[in-house]
Formats: sequence, structure tokens, C-alpha cells
Amino acid sequence: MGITKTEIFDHHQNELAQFFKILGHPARIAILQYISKQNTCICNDLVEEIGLAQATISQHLKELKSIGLLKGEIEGKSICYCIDVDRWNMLQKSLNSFFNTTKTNCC
Amino acid sequence: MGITKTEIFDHHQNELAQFFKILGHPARIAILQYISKQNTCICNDLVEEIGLAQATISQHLKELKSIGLLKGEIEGKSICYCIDVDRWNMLQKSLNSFFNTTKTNCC
DNA sequence: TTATAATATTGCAATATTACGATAATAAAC
DNA sequence: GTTTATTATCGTAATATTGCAATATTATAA
Repeated sequence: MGITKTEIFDHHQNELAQFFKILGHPARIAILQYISKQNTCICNDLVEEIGLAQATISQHLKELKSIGLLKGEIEGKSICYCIDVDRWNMLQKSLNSFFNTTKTNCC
Repeated sequence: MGITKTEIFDHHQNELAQFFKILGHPARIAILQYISKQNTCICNDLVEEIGLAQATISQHLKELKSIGLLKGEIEGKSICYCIDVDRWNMLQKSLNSFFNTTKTNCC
């Protein structure tokens, strides 16, 4: 029927899939890469840098925030969005754990 | 307008996003985990194990194959789908590279 | 060749995602 | 207060994804 049946999977599977899903868009990859290159980051820069409308960028930032990858701090009249390194490392560890425990094969 | 603007991103960003995207569904996570537990894998087992219709499982398998994570070998009248460990390790390396080069922050 | 069993494909309906223009909210500068 | 600049939200249109029933394909068994 078109809706993901999250109820038949466990919490870990759903959470892991959610992490992957949010990283699964080139704009969000590009945003993370750009932020990591800067000392400060203003959404307006991203609009020029990435080439999507301001509203679209704002939505992508919201999604990255939803899994805790970005934290925003008020800085003057704009917002400084930064990567939450603790969360970033946690996520990396979590994905590696999945990769390391899921690679037995048979043929 | 609803379509991802892949043309404004580079090949690496699009490819990385595609990997993440395909891993971004709990059924595909569950399928990979189940396959890695078995010595052999038959799609029919997955239908019972995962709890989705046979057609749906088949589609998820197809997507996992599309990024090379699974390789299927004919085994009697069924198919033995296995994780391609070389590809799996390559993907893990690629994701770690992204994580390691994208975590500078400012605040 | 004709069953039988397993997987793939097709077609369709429902929901989700992506994107953007318009507008609202927020905060500094005047 | 008003203006100006920046980011967030709303509403909407277009495309993508998810899921399943029905059907097709493939390969063994009889």
C-alpha cells in the first residue's frame, strides 16, 4: 500500500534504516561536506553553494537535525549550523557495527 | 518539483547518497542481517522471516543487487542470495572515508 | 511433455519525498 | 517603533517509493 511497515521490524533496524535514509540524498551529503569545510556556516551560503532554493535547503537542514547530526547556534542574525561531532562519531560507530556483524556469506 | 536534482551534485555525492538510500529501509536491513546469519538463503524463507509478500521481498532483493551488495547463484530450483563480501567491505570503506573527512565543526 | 515449486516482473493504489514560491517569524540596525 | 536580512514554515505540484495481487518466467521432478 506504499507505507513502510515499520511495525514488523525491531527498533534497531528502524533506527539504522532512518540514519541511512537521511544520509541518502546528495544534497544532504553536499551540505555536510560544505559545513565541515567552513569555520562558520550560514544557510544563505548554502543556497548559493548547493544551488537549491532557500526553502529546500532549510528542509534538508531540518532533516539532518532530526537525527542529531547538526546543532544550530544563534550567531548574530543568522544561524551557525555545525556538525555535532559526538553524534557523528556515534553514528559512524553504529554503522560500522552493522557492517561488521553483517558480512558472513555462503557462496 | 519533486525530483532529486542529481545534476547539480558530483558523481561521488550521488553515488554515496545512493548507497545510503538503498540501505535506508528496515526491510533491506533485515534482509541483510538474515542472510548473514544463514549458510544458504532462499527468497521463500525471507517471505516467512520478514513478513512481507513475495513480490515485495523480490523487489528489495533487486535493489540490494543494484548496488552490488548481493550476488545470486542458482541452487536447485531456488536462488542462493549471498552478500558480496568484497563489495561489502568496499562500501564500508567508502562510508568511513566520508565520515572521517566530514567531521570538522565550529561551535 | 506436463506438473510443480520458486523467484521475477507487471500493473496499480497509497503514501512519502523533493522542490519551490509565498509568507511568517526572528533578530539586528536604524 | 520601522526597516532589513536571514531562516522557518505553509501550501502545493511533481516524482519516487512501498507494497501487493496477478501473472510470467525459470528450472526441477514426474
